[in-house]
Formats: sequence, structure tokens, C-alpha cells
Amino acid sequence: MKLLEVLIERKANALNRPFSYIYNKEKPLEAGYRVLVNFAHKNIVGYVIKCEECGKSVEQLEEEMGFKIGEVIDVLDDKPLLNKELLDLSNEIASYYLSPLISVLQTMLPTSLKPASASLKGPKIAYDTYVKLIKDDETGLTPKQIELVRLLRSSGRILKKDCKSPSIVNKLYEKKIIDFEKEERTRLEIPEYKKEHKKDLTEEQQNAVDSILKTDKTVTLLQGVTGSGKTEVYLTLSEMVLAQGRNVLMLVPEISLTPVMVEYFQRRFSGDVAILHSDLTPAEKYDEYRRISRGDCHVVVGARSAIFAPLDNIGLIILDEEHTESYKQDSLPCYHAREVAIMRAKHFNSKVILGSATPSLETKARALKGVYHLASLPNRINKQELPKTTIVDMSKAYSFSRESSMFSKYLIEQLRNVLERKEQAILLINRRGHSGYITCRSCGHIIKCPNCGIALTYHRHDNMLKCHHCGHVELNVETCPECGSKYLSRSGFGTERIVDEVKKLFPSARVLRLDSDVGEVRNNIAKTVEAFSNQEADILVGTQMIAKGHDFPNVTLVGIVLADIGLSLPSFRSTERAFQLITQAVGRSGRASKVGQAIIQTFNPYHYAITLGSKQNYEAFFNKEMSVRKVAQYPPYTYLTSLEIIGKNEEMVVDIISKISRDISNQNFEDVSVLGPVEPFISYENNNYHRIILIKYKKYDKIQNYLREILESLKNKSQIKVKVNVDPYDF
DNA sequence: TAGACCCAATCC
DNA sequence: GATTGGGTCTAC
Repeated sequence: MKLLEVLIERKANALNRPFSYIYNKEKPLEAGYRVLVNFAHKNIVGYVIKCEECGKSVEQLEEEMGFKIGEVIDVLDDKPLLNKELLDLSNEIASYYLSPLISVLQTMLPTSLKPASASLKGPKIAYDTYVKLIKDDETGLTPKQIELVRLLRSSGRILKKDCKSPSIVNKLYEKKIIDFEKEERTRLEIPEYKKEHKKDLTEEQQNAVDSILKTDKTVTLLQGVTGSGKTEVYLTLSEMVLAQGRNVLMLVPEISLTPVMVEYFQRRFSGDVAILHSDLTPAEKYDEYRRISRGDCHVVVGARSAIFAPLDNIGLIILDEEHTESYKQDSLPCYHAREVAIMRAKHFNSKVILGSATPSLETKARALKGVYHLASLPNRINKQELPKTTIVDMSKAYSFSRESSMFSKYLIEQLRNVLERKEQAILLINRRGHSGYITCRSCGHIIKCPNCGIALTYHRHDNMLKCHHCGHVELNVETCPECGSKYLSRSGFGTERIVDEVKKLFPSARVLRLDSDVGEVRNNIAKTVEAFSNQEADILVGTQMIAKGHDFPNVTLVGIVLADIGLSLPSFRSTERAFQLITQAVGRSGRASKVGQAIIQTFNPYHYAITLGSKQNYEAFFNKEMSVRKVAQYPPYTYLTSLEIIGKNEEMVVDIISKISRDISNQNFEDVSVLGPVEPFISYENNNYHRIILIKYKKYDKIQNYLREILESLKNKSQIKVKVNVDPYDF
């Protein structure tokens, strides 16, 4: 009989411990397998972390341990889910991010292989069945049967479903002339491209490559202005790594950018590329995952979760647009792909390249301190000029005409020029939907989400009100739900409203919209990007989603309709975000032979994020922002972890979090301070109250252990939930 | 007084 | 996270 320790699929904090089961059947079972067990009156999937032969009887064990021990119902695997490297990695992540191990395993694995009940219904392996000749003998066969035998003789084997008549196939099978052969089929089709050879590098690119090869540091920050040819550096390094027989992991910040990157890699290393991201269908993801683990491909391209690709012998991990927030997951486990990349690189003794034009302050600071190696590409390829930028002060009436209250006179004029020259323009606004929020002009009531209490956004195309936080949707209203007044006003504006305005001003222009609403339908983002690339539209309106990576050679004008959104948010990162948005957006303009221009509309024309962003002056911004961070003691001068308590009883939530806050302060840790408790941005959601504290520190070890103790002590408090986020982006 | 409903404890 | 069981509420 075997005695097991099993982790349960539920990712609740209180269940983050092993449960004991016994197993007594023939099917092999060891640690790392999934099992079906009965837990709290339900059959669920568990993950075996320990499996030992045990001589004692069940009664004896139950007596010793003091609880009833259930039996394993079924064994779901015939080999461990993860290899040693990935298993160690999962433990390291669980420990660093203070997350239940089971939640880490669930994010690492595709649906069909997760330790979760969902995996039972997930896709299974798809096969192609081939027909092949095993006895080349035509005697006694009908002409039709001979026809197939001869076909097989000349072409080796053919797909069973390509054979015209199943009955002939079956007859030949019965006569043992042919046999069937099953082969795993991949459901994702990755386009093939014509193979392309290495391009000559510029001197700058070559220097960057050389210095990366020479450094003994694991991580290199590759800082290159937009259009400086970072991709070519990635490809060159990849080629070298692949030539050594080692593999490459390439991460892009958004799913919509994978096709572009896949194309680059496919052209260079045809057939060798796998794709992994959350927008693949479960079946596609399953197939790619297995293809990678079998070692059938040597390059993996994908978004955040691709960092967990079961790729062995990794020689290089690249994170493009390193500063992008989407590399940080803000649900359990709150991991950052950059940190996971470093963990994996340490194991394989491989290199990590962090590429960006506007590195996060953390990364840049580490590069300057010598923790990371720094390689730079200070010039645009072909010494192309940076776009000419103009800042329009939206608080001045003279900037505007009667034509529009959203687009300045100058922006309209330049849009008109672009359209006349048959070039393309991008308009950026950092908000989806039509208008920001709806208020009643009689009583001042603001229509809010019943779940989260934040203002609902009006979406015109389907005449709905949507919550951009929790996804709540309701019908638009004609009258104020509070006082019944018909006078409702819509304030603020988003992508939809911009599209309307463009159509009003330029009725003949072809306009496309790109934001995550469009992205709700699979592949829609890719289609929109492609359509715009193919010049099927003149103007693309979107959120920051379009500010990243895409290369549209015919775009000569980028307009940021309102650069301030976000600047006023109470986050220490809001200035950095605004700067990055502007720099990235400006960099989109004029990437081919044409000189581009950028227009930035703002209410804060003298704010350093805006002035320096428009000049693409990263170094000046870095210095200025670092001094601000230093004064306030924010990262990179300190580290942060947030701890949030969520519960239905407001008083209890406040009591518990206040006590935690006091307790940490009373520990008198060196260089540790606690901010709060405060109400987070979403302070009330689904009848639950939220309170948060922010812990600032210089050394993680002690505070990590202390937090672990806190989590342990809160496990039996079932009325509240705890959320810990190590190195949070937002709070 | 049975059934509906809510909350909190428990899970091997 | 899901179930259960005990407590309270409520309708007849």
C-alpha cells in the first residue's frame, strides 16, 4: 500500500497544504502524477507531491493521524507532469511570490494537463492515421485494390482519409496487405515563409551582439531607440545559440505581436518555431506544448505565459518591450515573466536579453549599477530622423476651432494632409468605449457598476454600459435611475467616440478601431492589424495596444488625443506610464523612408513626462523620475509588496488589516515600513470590502518569512480572503 | 412547524 | 472552492 501527500486543485489559501490519501492498485503511481480523489464530498483532481510504500494498515494510520483517509479513485498520468527543472521552478515561484504551489502548476500547464477537473474535459491528442504497405503482393486482388497497392508502392504512405474508398482499405487490412500507422497531429497551423538569410548588421548592432556574447552577466538590457533594429540583434543571437544546439525562448508583450515575431523567426529558422499564448484554442495549446516538450522545435514565441514553455536546454531568453506591464500577472500567482526568465536562465546558465526603448526604471537602474549588462543602440537604423513632434495645449481655446472639441485645429489640419497624401495615421487614446462616464445633470448621480462601484462606460456600437473592471454589462438608460431626469450627460471620451469624430470630420476616410473590445472575438486583433498594414484603412484609432511593436511603414502621423489620462491616477508609476506611452507612440510614426510627425494633445504641456516623452529623451526622463522616486522612497530605491484583505464584514476587514500593519511595524525590521491600511482603487466589489497595505523594504528575506507566517495564521479565518502581491505594478 | 435561506466551518 | 449543517427567518 502506498501513502500519498496530495495537493488539492482548489487554489484557496486555506487549502495550500498536502492532504493524505492511500493507493492500493496496480497502475503505477509516483510523485508528480495527477490523481482523482474524493475531497469534501466531491471528486476532484489532485497533484501527488509524495508517494511512499507504507506497511501499516489503514486503521493504524487513521488512529495515528486522527482523521479518516480516503483512497485514490483513479491515476490520471503515466509520467510526471513536469521535469526536474520545471518542478524546481514551480517551487521557486511559489516561494518567492507566496502563492500556493497548486496555483503555480495550474498556470504553468495547458488545460488538458493541469491538476484541475477542467483537464478531464480538455482536448486529447489528435492523430492522423496513415496507410502503409506491409506485404507487396498483388495476387488475388481486385483491380481497385491493386490500384491502391500501386499508389502506396510509389508514394510510401498516404493519409487514411485521403483514400477514396474505406471498404477497399478495410479489405486490404483484413488481408494483411496494408497496416495503419498513427501519428500525432498538430492542430495549430504556423505559416511557412520563404527562408531568408542573415542580414548584415550595422556597426552598432554588431557591437551590441559582441558585448552580449562577451559579458559574464546573465541579464543584458538591450536599450535601443524605436526603429534601431533590436529584432535583428535578437535574430543574430538566436542563430548563434541554435547553432550551439541550444534553444531560444522569445517573449512578446502582447498576443497580437506574436504573428509578426513568428514571421521573423520562421523566415530565419523555418519550421523550427512553436507558438504558446493564451489565445490559442485549448487543443492548439495542448499540441504545441507537447511538441515543445518532445523537443521537436527549438524556438518558442509567445506572450507572458510562454515563459513556462517546457523547452529544454535553453540558451537564450528574450523579453521584447521589457517595460510592458503585461509581463506581470496580477492574479495568483502574481509572477513577473522577467523574474521567471532569470530563474530559468540561472538553471540553464543561459542569457536573458531585456529589450526596450524605454526600459522600466528598475531595469535601467540595475543596468547602471552593474547588476545587468547594458548594451545600447542609440541610433535609428539608416540614421532616420525622429518624427517631428508638436505639443498642443488643450486648455487654450485658441488651439481649437468650431469643427471639433476633441481634435485641435492643428491635428485636423495634419490629418487632412496625411489623407491627401494617401498616407496613414494612428490616433491614440488610452480609454476604450465611447465616453468615460454618464452623469445626471439634474441630481449629479453618476451611473456606477453595481459590483465594483466604479463608473460605467458607455459603448455606442451596442448601446450598452460596461464596467471595464469586472466586465459587468447593462442596457443603456434614457433617464436617470435616481431622479428620473432625462438630462444625462456623457463626459470624457474613448476610442469609439474618436472614431465617430473622425467619421464626422472626414466622411470619406476609412477608419479602423483597435482595442480590447475588438479583441473579444478571436483573431480580430490580428485581422485589424493586418488590414491596416495592407492599407485597407487610412486611420487606425486605438488604445496603447497599437503603440507597441507594430511596424506600419506608411504611417506618417501619430496623434495622442489626450496624453494626460493616467497622469492623475494615484500610482507612483503613472508618470512612467505616460512617458512610455508617448515615446512608444511617437516612435510608431515614420518608420520607413518617410519622415513622420507626432501630435500630442494635453492639458499639462509642461509636465516632464510629456515634454521629455515628445523628445524621446529617455535619459533625461530617467534621471528626473529617479530623483522623484528617491525622495518618495519608491522602487527602484525600495521593493514593494502589497497585502490585501477582502471580506464581507467591513469592520472585520479593517480590524485584521490594521493589526497586520501594526504587527509589521512593531517588528522593527531594518529598512521596512508599512503604508496604510488604505482603500484600494476598487474598494468594494461583489459585496466584499477591500483594504490594502503596502510594505516597503530593501531586503526581501526577512519580510518574506514574516509574510509567510501571517498567511499561515490567517488560514483558518474563512470569512476573509488574503491577496499578497510581491512587486506589484498597481494597487 | 416545515421548508427556505444564510453563514461559517471544514475538507485527508 | 464547494459542501454541509446548524442557526434563524418566514409563510401558512
